[in-house]
Amino acid sequence: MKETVSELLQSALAALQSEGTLPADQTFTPQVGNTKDKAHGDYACNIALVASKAAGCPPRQLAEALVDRLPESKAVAKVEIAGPGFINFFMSTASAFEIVEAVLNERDRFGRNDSGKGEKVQVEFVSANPTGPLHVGHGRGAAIGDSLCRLLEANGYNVTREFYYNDAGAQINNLALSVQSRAKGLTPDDDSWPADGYRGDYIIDVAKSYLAGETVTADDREVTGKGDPEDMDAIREFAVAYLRREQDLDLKAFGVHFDVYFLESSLYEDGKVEATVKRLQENGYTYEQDGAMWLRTTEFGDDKDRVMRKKDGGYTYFLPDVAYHLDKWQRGFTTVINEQGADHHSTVTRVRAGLQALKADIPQGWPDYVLHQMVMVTRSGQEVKISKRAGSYVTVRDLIDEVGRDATRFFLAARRVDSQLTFDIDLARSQTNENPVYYIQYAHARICSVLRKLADEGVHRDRHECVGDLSILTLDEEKDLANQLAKYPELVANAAAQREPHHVAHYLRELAGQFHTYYNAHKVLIEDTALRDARLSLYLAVRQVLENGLDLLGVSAPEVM
RNA sequence: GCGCCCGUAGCUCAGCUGGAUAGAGCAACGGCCUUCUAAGCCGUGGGUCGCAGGUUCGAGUCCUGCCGGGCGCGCCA
Repeated sequence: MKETVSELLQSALAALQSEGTLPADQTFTPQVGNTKDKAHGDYACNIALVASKAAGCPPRQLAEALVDRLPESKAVAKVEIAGPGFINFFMSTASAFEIVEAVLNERDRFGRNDSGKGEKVQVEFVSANPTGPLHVGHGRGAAIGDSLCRLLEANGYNVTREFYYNDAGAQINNLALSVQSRAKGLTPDDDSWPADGYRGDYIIDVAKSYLAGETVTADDREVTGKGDPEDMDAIREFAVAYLRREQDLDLKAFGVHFDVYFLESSLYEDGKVEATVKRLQENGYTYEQDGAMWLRTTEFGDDKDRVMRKKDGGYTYFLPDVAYHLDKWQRGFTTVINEQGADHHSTVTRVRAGLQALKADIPQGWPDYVLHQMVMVTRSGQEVKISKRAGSYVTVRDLIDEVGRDATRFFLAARRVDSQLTFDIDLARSQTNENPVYYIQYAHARICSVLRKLADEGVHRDRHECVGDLSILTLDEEKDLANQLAKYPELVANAAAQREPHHVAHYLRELAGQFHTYYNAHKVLIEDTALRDARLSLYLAVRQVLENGLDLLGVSAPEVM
């Protein structure tokens, strides 16, 4: 629809160019926008304002010339010039409802497009180390990251979901020590409890399971507890597998799955860290100082140089990070999106700088980052502190258990990533209309309910069947709904391109709102079967788009509520 | 001190790449269930878009400075 308007304008622009009113050596691309005010029609174009300087005449005059040369189209009912020179398009009612048939034909593919052309895209998200259950911050990352993946898939990209973690090193050692201490019956209050030990109760469960010789199976590993509290290696292996399994269960309950689990340790085993060091040295960006090896990241926009190899000979986390991203590049991902908490934002320039220093023909701004701001959790008006070590943080599992998967996912994905998020547990768990996700799901359930009612009356209506003459729909509410449906494909394209999944939530809120208004104002199961059938077609199209949109958020579309 | 993010109605937030009179929800107030699900609908009130400049036909949106909040600024990850 919008394309139709755009084409008409382009044709008018070309006409003016050949007439000499507009310079022929410039290209004018009309921006066709949605209107906020219905008095301004369905679509508006500001090209006359933009091009008035080039035309050398006032915007309104240029607008008139353009409108004069617009080709005839039955899709357009009326064109007006308004304000400083906007061209407003009023679409014909009949054409507005063409979208209904398109939705019902395309079904769950409606809104999807092929612009990604199967290009490989990798999204790395969550990437929690296996030292404890996932917390709310990880939850926000999971909700955003997974929705982003769904959006990219809807745009024709071939998406790989990847989870990166560290199963060796200081933190994991600390974890093993904590489990060992629990296995020996110590508690965090004992004097001999490890200084930075993980104090959470979940460590007790790990220790018990280890001592009992249980076998734990995670998505990417399986380990049997040896039962020996002195065998640190065995404890370490077991604890990692145990907590990975816990995280897997959390993610499964959240409706998120990963294609690849990537181990930091594998970068060492495969010699990729060493190879990276060597390459950086050969390129001349390294130097020794104070017994450490540094990388001259300031050459690539960093505010200070970074240590690669510590005095004690070990590498900093920065180096495997660079090696890891080189590996991503070599795996053929021309687009990589890293979804992380904003508390890690300092790594962005650092990693990009490291990659540039490799001289591997990696584009400067690669990879992309989506950084989400912090999540604060409140309960009874009090902030619940998020502290991994203290073990008193709110976990993803807590939220799912208390407020449900759908509400949790929706809340965590519905806001812009770069604003802080307060997750009010009391509010989110209250089963009232304060939960926007219910509002949207309710619209879907209502439509399903109407269909059931219809079936009770003995009328069978396939949910993909476009029946009836839609041109008999004349109500404003009906046209509004159709227009909203028509916006869905561009929502899918924009939300993905801008990496902003929250738009989906707001779109659905609006669509559901328009449907509820319509539903309350006008009955669909009426005597007049022609009108009934036409309205049902519109209902079914709304249902389909609600379902498609909710799926982008990983939220279910219940048929009964 | 430096860097990044945020500041929009009492509260929680939208505002699509600079467009027309800044929008929703919640809360407040007033209406709507012998009618397809009231987890719904309709109506009313509510604003110096943090402040001050600048850019231009036009700024909540872009630039600069300030104020306020968050996060970073490790040879931790």
